[in-house]
Amino acid sequence: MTKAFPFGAEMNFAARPDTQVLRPEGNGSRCDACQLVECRFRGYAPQKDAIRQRVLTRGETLECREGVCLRFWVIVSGHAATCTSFRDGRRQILSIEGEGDTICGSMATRESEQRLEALTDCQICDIDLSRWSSELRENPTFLAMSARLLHARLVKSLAHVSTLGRLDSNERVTYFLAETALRRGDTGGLTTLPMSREDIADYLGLNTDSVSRILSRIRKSGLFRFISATEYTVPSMEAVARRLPVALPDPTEPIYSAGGHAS
Amino acid sequence: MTKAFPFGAEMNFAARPDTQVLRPEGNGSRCDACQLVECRFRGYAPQKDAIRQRVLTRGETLECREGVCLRFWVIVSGHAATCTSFRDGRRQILSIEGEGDTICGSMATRESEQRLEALTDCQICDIDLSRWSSELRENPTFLAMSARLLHARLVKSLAHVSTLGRLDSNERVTYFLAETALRRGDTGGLTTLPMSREDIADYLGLNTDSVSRILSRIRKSGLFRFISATEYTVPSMEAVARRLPVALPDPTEPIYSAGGHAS
DNA sequence: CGCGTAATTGAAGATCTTCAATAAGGGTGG
DNA sequence: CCACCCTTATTGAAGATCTTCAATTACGCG
Repeated sequence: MTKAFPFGAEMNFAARPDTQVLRPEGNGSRCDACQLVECRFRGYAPQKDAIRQRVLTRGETLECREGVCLRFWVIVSGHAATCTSFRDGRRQILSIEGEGDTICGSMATRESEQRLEALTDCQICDIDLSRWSSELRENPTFLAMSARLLHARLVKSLAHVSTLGRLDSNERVTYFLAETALRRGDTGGLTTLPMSREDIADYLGLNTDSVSRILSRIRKSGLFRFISATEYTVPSMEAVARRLPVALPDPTEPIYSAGGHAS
Repeated sequence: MTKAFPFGAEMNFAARPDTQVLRPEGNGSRCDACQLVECRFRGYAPQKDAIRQRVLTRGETLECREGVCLRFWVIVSGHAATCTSFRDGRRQILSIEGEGDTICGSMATRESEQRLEALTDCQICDIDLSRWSSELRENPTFLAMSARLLHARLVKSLAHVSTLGRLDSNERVTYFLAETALRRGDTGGLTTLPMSREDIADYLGLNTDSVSRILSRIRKSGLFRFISATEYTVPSMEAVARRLPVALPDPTEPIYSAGGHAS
């Protein structure tokens, strides 16, 4: 299982020493800019003005422009989504980003622009390293980190393809609720959805009414227990797993990932 | 548009100097192992036995094992697909790979294994660099190439998510035919599908009968002109574009990509 | 020519969406 | 604290889309 990994870290699915994690009680030193512990980008920006704090309120967006590859956004708090829109207004959420997740500015898809959209109010650390491109492209540690980011993001995206291609609507919502609970449910067992029904629909390739209808059905089945429209608990994750044809994600993965380790 | 790119190449959407391309008439030297010109991996394998030629016949597979990150497969000829299967047998094709495309061994999704499956008979160059991991993880050129591969693959995967999430079956098939024609249609205008109806269905998240039915409808509409079940021409790419809510891919991109440039 | 696989097609059924109406919250001002 | 308004969520019914099942038909290969 633990084999040599080209990007500077050993493959290890339990320990994630190089992962950026928000640790309010942690004893490591904090990033001056964003207060995240073990920030990936600390040290790569010699000048302070390369890092800016931004606050997005729900619905606000940041455009991902093509060609800007040394621009990174780190979610400090709140939740956001990367998404595209078609000419006729259809929207697809490509990934959901939470605390500690890193988005690279240039991931535009096809000719349609891609953007980062705040699902809740959120605080974002905006890091522009383009001034140091000549140094960074020779820096194995930075390159390895970039590759790890891309790799984690790719793994997520491929899982999303499977979900959209081969799970029916009921399975998609069930998987989504389980995934969210595993990745960001607190230890008390309560999970809070950081997004509206419309957002869930746009993430899962469904429409708002269908999501609502399926959630009602799931609620009645008892598979998930809802305290409110956005808060729920999972009585038995085993029961959930039995209803799905795919394995549930590893709970040691970071929140909604894409910020995680190598594989 | 052309800005600094961290992974060792400038952003440039027209020229792709570092892309591995099969050039039968090319005057560059060929890779000893696979006969591809400008092979990405030439020079990284000091010992010859690290590179093996493999021949897969249609339907044969190579398993992508987790934890093996320095194992690469390059398609020398033919077409293959990366895919996953669920417990109950449902299959999803994640990407289609053609001449020159590079697959990294460790891209397994969730707990379900991912594999490379030959869509047609194909010849594959199997490169195992794990013995040189300590050198390679310090090598900026190699790391930058890895990042470019991952990035190109990620862009493809995100486009696939949009397709599966927000295009209806008719649009998916239309987009697929246009994409295939743009990426691998010869100059004479004839395009040959390298895969069965079932493969198309598993790529587009549909079923075989639906694909067949939609193709018949498209055939009658005249949007594509079929010579046989697998060969067709595109009378007007503009007419195709008008039927789709998304832009068609750039024809300068490499075949089914994932082998391409940075963004 | 004959056989086996792949592709096509129609009809029935399941699933998902659309449309419209209603209910539930959340925030604001009085 | 309550009334009001606006947004979001829910739900039923009808319609569109996609799948399933079964029956042909076409094609490739000895």
